[in-house]
Amino acid sequence: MTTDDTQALAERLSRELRHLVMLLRRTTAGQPITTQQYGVLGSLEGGGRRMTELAEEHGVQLPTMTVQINRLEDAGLVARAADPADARVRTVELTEEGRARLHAVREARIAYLSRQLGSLTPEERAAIDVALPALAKLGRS
Amino acid sequence: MTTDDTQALAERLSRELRHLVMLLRRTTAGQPITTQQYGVLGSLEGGGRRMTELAEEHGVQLPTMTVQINRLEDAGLVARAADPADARVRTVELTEEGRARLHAVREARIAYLSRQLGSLTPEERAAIDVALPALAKLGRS
DNA sequence: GCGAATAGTTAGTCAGGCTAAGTTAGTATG
DNA sequence: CATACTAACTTAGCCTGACTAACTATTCGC
Repeated sequence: MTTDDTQALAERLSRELRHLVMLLRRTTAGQPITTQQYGVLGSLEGGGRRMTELAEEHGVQLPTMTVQINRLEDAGLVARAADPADARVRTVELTEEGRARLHAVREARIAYLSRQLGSLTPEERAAIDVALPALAKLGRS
Repeated sequence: MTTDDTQALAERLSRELRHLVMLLRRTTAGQPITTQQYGVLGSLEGGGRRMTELAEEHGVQLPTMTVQINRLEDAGLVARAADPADARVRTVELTEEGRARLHAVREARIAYLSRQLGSLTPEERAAIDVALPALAKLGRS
């Protein structure tokens, strides 16, 4: 693939990114939590995390994450706790309700995307299957 | 591809969508206009459009587009005009400055994505190349 | 010509992002 | 050990971008 080809691919990808954002918005439309909240709950699935970690993982500043966690805490989906080793640190973990909500939303999202994928040809699904790891690498460098 | 495969693909796609949104955010970070403004300017490149068209094309309600266009107009990047055939309709078109801004931002975005794509292997770029049309179909049905 | 429909705008609310500044706790140094 | 610095969060204030409800102005149908 030549430099020109890469440039042309970048142009097409640039045009498609907005479309994918709209797809994501529809994926979450009408659900009880927002896309961002869903993402944060997902980060907590493996156990408690500290605020700084969450902010970094989601590419936002710490104050932004504070507000997010405040809302999730108000909604009863997460709980803050203290770190016994360092009193400055606050850890965040899923409540039972948060875990249930996460799973419900995940199933709804996957069902929606499955329906969308189902309207493609098998070849198109295979193409997405092959491309996903490459897309995952983009922007991580 | 079986139903189970489609389900598994939907799960992976679901996980990647958030990542792609973060990629898009980085693509526009530090640029003189926001992602949404860039998208609207892009819609105007082929000539004037009416408010309703713009709102539909971008998947937002009319009041949202009104605010967007207000800001772009304040910034001197677009101009509103009347439709001679129907006095209710307002058309929006690019100013010279808007067109220049659009092209500058487009180049910067493409340059950023080209760099990102450049760090992939040729096979990975080819995979994305093949998958883009399929991704474009998703959510349009 | 009058009622209904259409095109936009205005007003009010909320989520989600930022920076700057404040608070509290740990760390390092003389 | 006191003082200064750094680190981890939170608070406050601002902006964009989304929504619905309500308003204005125009067109269309009969």
